[in-house]
Amino acid sequence: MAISEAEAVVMDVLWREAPRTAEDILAEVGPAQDWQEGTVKSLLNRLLRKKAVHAERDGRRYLYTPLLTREQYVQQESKGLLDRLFGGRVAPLVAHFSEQRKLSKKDIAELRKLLQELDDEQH
Amino acid sequence: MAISEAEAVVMDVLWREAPRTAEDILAEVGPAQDWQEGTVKSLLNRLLRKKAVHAERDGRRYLYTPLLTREQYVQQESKGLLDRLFGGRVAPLVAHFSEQRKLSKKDIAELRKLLQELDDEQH
DNA sequence: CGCGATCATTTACGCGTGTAAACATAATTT
DNA sequence: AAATTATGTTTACACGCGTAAATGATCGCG
Repeated sequence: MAISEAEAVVMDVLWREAPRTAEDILAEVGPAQDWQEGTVKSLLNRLLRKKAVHAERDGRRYLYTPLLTREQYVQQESKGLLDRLFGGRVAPLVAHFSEQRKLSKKDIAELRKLLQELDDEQH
Repeated sequence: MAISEAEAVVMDVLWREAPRTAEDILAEVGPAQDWQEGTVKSLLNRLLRKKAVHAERDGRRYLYTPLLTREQYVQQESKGLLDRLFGGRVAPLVAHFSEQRKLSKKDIAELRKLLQELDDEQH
């Protein structure tokens, strides 16, 4: 089953650094998210059930490690959106942002470089 | 409130052509989605509540018209994903697909053209 | 050893979603 | 006019989500 948005916030912490305890996670996410301890625990348990994280006992507490990688998650999410909205192709998405004038200078420069690299490795 | 995925399927029909009756919508979406009539009616009512469609009486039935435009919806959805996963910028998303080798020839060609156009209108 | 502090696990609860059955109402047919 | 058909409206129900309180288990301390 897919992981939810709140669950992804927890995963984000683990992706930055793992393994971590529930307490660590709360400390890092609590301020921004204004969550209670129980909330983080619940999310962790759901992530366990979904096999998205692994827990290893360490004395009285657990150390949590991500099983689902950020790459996998990003891939699923972006593919889902692309398929639903842009017929599975990337160019129309970029075109969409271009039309909305939502491409920054930096974006454009980076895209240019990317295409250049694709050219090069094409040898 | 945001419209859900099933609701978006209904919107899609209306975006292709409007106004339409509930029956039209079912006919177009039923086969693929395997929905009953009641399901479509429910979704339409939720869309009405969310002010995403407008209904105009036409004899015994209603003609439904989208209020939310496809552009608006696509914008919301893609911005959401971009913000959550790529720091709100487009280039990293494209880079992601590039790394996954998910850019088709066609994508690349189109991207190239797009950048060219941006160059041109830059005068 | 018994008690508070720490963790984790279970249970809860309101809300949206996907999916529809039930019910209401108005038009058409017999 | 009564029965049937076509539509729309209301209600339902299980499930996941966001959020957390309640409960259970364990460990260190007095």
